[in-house]
Amino acid sequence: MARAGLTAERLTQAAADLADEVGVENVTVAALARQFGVKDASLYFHLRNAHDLRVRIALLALAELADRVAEALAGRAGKDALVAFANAYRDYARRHPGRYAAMQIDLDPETAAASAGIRHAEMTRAILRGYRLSEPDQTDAVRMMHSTFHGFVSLERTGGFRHTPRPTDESWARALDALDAVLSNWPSR
Amino acid sequence: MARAGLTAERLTQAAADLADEVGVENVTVAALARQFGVKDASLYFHLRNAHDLRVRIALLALAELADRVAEALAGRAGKDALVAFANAYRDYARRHPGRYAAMQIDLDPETAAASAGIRHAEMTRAILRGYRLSEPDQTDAVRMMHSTFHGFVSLERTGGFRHTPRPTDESWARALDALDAVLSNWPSR
DNA sequence: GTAGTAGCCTAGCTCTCCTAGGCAAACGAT
DNA sequence: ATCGTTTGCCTAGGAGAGCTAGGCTACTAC
Repeated sequence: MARAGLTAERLTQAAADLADEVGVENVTVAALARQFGVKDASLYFHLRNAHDLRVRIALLALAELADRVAEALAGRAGKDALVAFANAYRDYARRHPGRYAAMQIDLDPETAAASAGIRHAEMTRAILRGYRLSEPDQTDAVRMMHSTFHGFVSLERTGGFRHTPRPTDESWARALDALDAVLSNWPSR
Repeated sequence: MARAGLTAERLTQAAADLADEVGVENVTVAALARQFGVKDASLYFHLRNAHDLRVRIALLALAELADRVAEALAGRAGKDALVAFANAYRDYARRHPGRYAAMQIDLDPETAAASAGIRHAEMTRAILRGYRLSEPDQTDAVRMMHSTFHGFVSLERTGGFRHTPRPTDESWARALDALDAVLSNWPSR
């Protein structure tokens, strides 16, 4: 019998692709094993359990997204950087709905600390250099930006905007204009 | 044998409470049946399937949230209304994490159209009357507001803000200030 | 009081998750 | 080359979830 050559990395990659196709909630150990022509029990040699598999997808997605954003951000500043960041973020979420959804699962603190989530925070702060905000305004602004991006993408995906005909691309562009405006003139106390 | 007196409504209510305690993903037909001292098969007389149960929780939550928001909004206008809406929204999400999570599941279009989601959209538009925005700016502003609220609450819940010590209440207040500022001076083209 | 329906039951299937223990392929050392 | 040793996948099987089919019993209407 030839071996399938499984590794945690290959499994995670395949699981992430599967998530994009059928949704994270349908990423099961059994389905993944089937894709490799292997019995489900065999995967437990490489994975702790089903939850572990989903966490791995989340970490993969966080790292991938951080890469895309870093690339988009290179050499840009100010509103240009803001828009590039935002579009890279939204693009990734739309191209990889399953990966994006996986990113939303609760990571326990130490896993989260070791994840690429930290890079996101750093890059978001980098954007704000163009807007000259000091603490604690900077943190507040980072949180608002992230909220807007995540909220918009998430509502768009679950169909929260469907009841109005207005193209979401337009609303997205205006939201970025609005963010730029408010960051340029942050209402500090 | 005495009957348990099950109805779809009672089941949904109990399921929603269960969701708040253990998370939507752990709301199972079997667990719900156990709470009523009944066999799981019995619930299929009142529910189509497990997904149907979750949809019912989502619809219940949407209606409840719309009620809270409507109450909070009564007699207020302008920034006052904005803050009241936002706080009612965030409060509900924090008090009822399971219900809130259930609200995020994809509803098929006709179910969504019949849901209280519509009331949310109407109330959000009502707030904007204080800011004198006309279409399509109004739709864009509604979408941005909703994105900010949902994004913030959702990130707060999944621990997305944990890596910075700044109290989230402060950031929330500043985000509302920022929203008020940008709505007061919406950057239309 | 009896017919009919509504409400809950048991039995049983499929699927997923996961553990324990077995066997064979790959590999390093002699 | 061959002989352990490790590594990788296997079979077997149990627990629990989802769901269906069909049976029995408590109410309800007449």
